[in-house]
Amino acid sequence: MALIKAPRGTNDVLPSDSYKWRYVEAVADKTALSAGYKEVRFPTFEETELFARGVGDTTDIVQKEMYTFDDKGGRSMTLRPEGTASAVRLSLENGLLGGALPLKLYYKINVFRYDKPQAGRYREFNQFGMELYGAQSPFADAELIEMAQMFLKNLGINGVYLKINSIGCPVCRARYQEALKEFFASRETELCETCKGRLQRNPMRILDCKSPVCQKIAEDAPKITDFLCDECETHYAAVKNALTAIGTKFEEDPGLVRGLDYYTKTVFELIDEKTGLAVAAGGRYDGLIEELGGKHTPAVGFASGIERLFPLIPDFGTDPVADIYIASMGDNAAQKAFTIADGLRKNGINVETDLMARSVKAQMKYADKIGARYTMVLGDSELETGSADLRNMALGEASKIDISDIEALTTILRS
RNA sequence: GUGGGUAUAGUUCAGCUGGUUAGAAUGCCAGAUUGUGGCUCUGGAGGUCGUGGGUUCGAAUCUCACUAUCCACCCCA
Repeated sequence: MALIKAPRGTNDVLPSDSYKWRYVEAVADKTALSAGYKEVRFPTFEETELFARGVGDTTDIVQKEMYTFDDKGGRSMTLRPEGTASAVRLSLENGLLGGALPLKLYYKINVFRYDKPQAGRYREFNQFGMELYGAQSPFADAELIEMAQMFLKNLGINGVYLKINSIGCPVCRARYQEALKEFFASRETELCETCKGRLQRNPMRILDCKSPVCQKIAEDAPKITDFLCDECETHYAAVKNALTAIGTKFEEDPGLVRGLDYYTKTVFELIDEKTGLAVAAGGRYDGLIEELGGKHTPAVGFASGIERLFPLIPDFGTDPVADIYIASMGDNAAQKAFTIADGLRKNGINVETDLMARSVKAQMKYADKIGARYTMVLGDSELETGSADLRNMALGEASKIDISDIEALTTILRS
């Protein structure tokens, strides 16, 4: 029988690595909670319409990367390709925007994109995201950027720089897009095939094109920052001031556009210097909540791809090891070992015992492999005398202990 | 979606221009005067050589297709 393998672009988390995930998740919780953001959990799949409207029909994500299927009731469902649309849906459906504002949420989710897998890119990957609804203040933008940076800093990550831009509001962006169309239309024949298609649909994406030719042309293109309306201009300046005031360095990139349609005003990315990959990205999306059926509500958020963070994290801490391994010989001793283990576990001690009726030597080897701090061997003589050698594995030294005194043993193992 | 590389034990790999029972290291299990870890030694289990065709007396080795995987592009977290 051929083995069934994990689907392409997915990853298993093995016993030897799971503690790393717990570490990152704990740092995510701590970071978000430190600024009053509360965790939310929402379904892995949603009605397809939510993403079509929320993420944007013209985006690559919706056009070709979604895992969409009909359920048995004939409804079109989609495995979430991102978290923002669901977070907004959750907030609207449960009336959270009618409560205390601003509404501050965060999530740790797996997301799905039918993309060709590659280094740092998977079909199922994990995101940590934070969302802030109801605040139109530039300090809200700055706080989210600060949160994203603090998350990375709390993970011990260095070598990441911040890029920011403003893509304006619907009013000034429309004017800008007209200007862009005019500009690129004048040089249409030079553009790459993809960009010729982008020209009418979404000219701002041309700025993002990696083709050297398009990049060269884009250098002379009009800059969004020259088209911002007064409000957007003032807002952008205030965001930059807020960042500067807390000592945050940033690089302004007029070509930073982002791949989702819902962004307005501020957009930003945190880029890993080594790989050039974005490890966190986000921005303001003042129109999204209304687009999904709510009242017009300003909003800002970011998401960070966990898998991309892993190679950058210097220290994940360690997995807990057994405080003690209790070896045994024979059924009577095994029963006693099991009883002692149970007593110690009820006191919060991490204990393992023999479950394979192996030789003492084999049990000791196992205790060594799992990194047990202490070992103890129970046999007929220990059952008779009621005492056993408690062996410190690192030092190789042993001391006598009373095997019926669980509390005394607990005290030693806690130290 | 486009282009390129790779595919042999759990893992990392060797296997020359096709030749008989496919190897190493490591890991796993067991043993070394029989109740004790780390070092050493010995033994054992473990592979339809990615899948399916083709060439050949004979294919892990040559060829084609498919699949998977890695890298680059595109795009993105």
